[in-house]
Amino acid sequence: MKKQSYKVDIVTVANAAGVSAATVSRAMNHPDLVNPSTRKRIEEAIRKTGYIRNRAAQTMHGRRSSTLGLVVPTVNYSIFAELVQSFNDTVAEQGFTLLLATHGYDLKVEYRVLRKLLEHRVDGVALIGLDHSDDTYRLLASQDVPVVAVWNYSETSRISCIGSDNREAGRIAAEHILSLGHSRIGFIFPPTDENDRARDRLEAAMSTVKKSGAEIPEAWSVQSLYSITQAKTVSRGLFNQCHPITALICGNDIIAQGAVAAALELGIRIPQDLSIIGIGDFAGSADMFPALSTVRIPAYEIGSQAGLHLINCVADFDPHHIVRGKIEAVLNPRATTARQRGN
Amino acid sequence: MKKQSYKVDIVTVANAAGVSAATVSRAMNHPDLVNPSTRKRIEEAIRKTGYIRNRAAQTMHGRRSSTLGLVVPTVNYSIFAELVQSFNDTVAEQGFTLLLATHGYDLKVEYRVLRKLLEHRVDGVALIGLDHSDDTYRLLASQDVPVVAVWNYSETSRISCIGSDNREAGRIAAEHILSLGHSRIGFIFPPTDENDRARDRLEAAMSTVKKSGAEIPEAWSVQSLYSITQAKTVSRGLFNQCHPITALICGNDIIAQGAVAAALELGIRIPQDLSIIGIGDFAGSADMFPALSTVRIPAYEIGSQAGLHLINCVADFDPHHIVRGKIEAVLNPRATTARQRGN
DNA sequence: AATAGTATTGCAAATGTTTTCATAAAAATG
DNA sequence: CATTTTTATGAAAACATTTGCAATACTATT
Repeated sequence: MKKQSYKVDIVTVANAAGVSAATVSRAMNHPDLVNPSTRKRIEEAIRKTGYIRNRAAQTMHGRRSSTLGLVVPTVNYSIFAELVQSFNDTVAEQGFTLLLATHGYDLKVEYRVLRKLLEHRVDGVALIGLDHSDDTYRLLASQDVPVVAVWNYSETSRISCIGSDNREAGRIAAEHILSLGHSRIGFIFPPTDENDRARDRLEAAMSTVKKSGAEIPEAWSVQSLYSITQAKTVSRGLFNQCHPITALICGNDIIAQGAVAAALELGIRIPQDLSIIGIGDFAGSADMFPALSTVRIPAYEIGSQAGLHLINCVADFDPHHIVRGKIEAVLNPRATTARQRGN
Repeated sequence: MKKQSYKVDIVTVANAAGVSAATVSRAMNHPDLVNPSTRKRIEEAIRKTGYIRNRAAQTMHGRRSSTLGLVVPTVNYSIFAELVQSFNDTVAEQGFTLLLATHGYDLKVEYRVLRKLLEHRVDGVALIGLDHSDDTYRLLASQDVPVVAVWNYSETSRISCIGSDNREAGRIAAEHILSLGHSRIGFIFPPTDENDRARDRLEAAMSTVKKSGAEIPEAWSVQSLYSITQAKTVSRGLFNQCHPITALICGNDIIAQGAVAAALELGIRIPQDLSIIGIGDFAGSADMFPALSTVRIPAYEIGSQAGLHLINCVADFDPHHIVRGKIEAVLNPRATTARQRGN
């Protein structure tokens, strides 16, 4: 009674409803243009035949694809989880479907996956940060597709951006640590060569510390990928030095969580013996024990605004409209930082 | 020299290369069928014109869309992070792009987003678990699209499935706790009405405990969504009862992490005063402090196999081929569980 | 009752590919 | 060298939809 084994397309529906294909199409896309009674009949026919509209055909005709692309470095851990979720929630509500791609922090790969998304004729695309290959920038410029860089804010960006000023985030973290009286400060950050967020944070944090007069020996600044396991390994090395640090600034919360775990395993008390601060405020950071002090980057807000921006561009047929939204990073001092003792 | 402002399609390329559109198409899809020298010329023309193939047209013609759909309850936290990542990695390598949708644990929404994915003519689709609405099952049955249920294993599933037996997972968790001598055992699980994974785990865990002769008062079994914050709140209530439990089995690692944090905040020592075990072994569980005891559900393996299954179905034109892959859940005893003291 | 305006529908062209079939050129075979 | 086979290419149909235009039917106005 309901299965129509072979392909059921818009004309199958049209026949079932006793109208032309054009009318069926209109009933779906411009319901106000078709007589309510025929519309009823068509809806009935759609149900009966089990018709599912073909977005590909629609896209091909020149209409929207109703998809948006999102390119992130990774979905491991919860680093971008909140962002992906909020971006998706926002655009799904407006009828868009998400095409997700990851590049593992490799900008060559980013270019390739971006191309893929464009092949699928996404109506817009969001990337993380403002560090992209020349090829990527060229491709975007040639394409008439709305773009938004998410996560980082820069008032001079070549493309739209919605995010926090990561320089500020780094500075805020450093100032918090300095305000607690620390001067022996370590740094664990990911590689900064293709990652503007990390680079901005690290530079700002270091220059803030240096401005205070504190020194930063080579050995106190080490690299770790965004991986708890690696962060722990690296942390152990840092903690076992003969001239111990009293505070540690981490490139993001995942690294900070690893550092906290490594410290506790070694019997180092947090925050009495060592203060640790992260950047990001990922889901879970507030609720771990001890609760992680961090600089909050409001991911939910960012993802949502980025989605809205793209949707607006699509609605206004204005793909090159540039907006730069700054979402303030704010200090969230919690239980992993404390005033420097004794000193 | 390189920008071609108006639409550049396959015939633009063809003209630029001095061949027909058909040849350009062949050069991309069956390179071996076209003379190497013309192929060179075509590739050159593609570069020059900045051509980007139109997958929509391709899809419409009846060829693959080269997309796969993935429907998950949520991407918050790291619950499905590893799964999404591995699924994506696996299928991306074969040239597929991911269409991601979430439903927030609401099976009505799941049906709607699944429909959306089908409108986009995904070549295959993966869902989480085997609990789906009748509408969803009907839709899938009528559709000639390969499907795979991920995460849960059942030898009697109506659709393909790749995952662990969640009943076993629950049993393993309970047996571990029992083997350590506990008999006052609490449970924190999410709502089980539309979530077979949680239901299977809880039923098996409880029945295993009961079989051992231990009692489970109403008050020792409480509900919490998959949210660290809520898990903490619920945990506090559980810990403050007059007849305290000595062990706690949690529906997944996120809940367990919340429980651990709540306990530590209250000064309850883990594992001396209280053993806690999760299920899942999410990224980070092994590296937190204390390291979380848990039953590992090998997410990476599952995501990867699910992706491969769909790809095989597509390649073999065999959308209804059913496979049922069981990935063993294994106990990972770590630092949050210990032998019951004193008793 | 005639006319003008509006609401509703259908026809057909257009969208950008892929693929079948046919053809022409080149290579292999005797 | 004549014939067969192979290789390389093009012409055109097909895919499922949307939409401009035209036609028809209905409503309102005088």
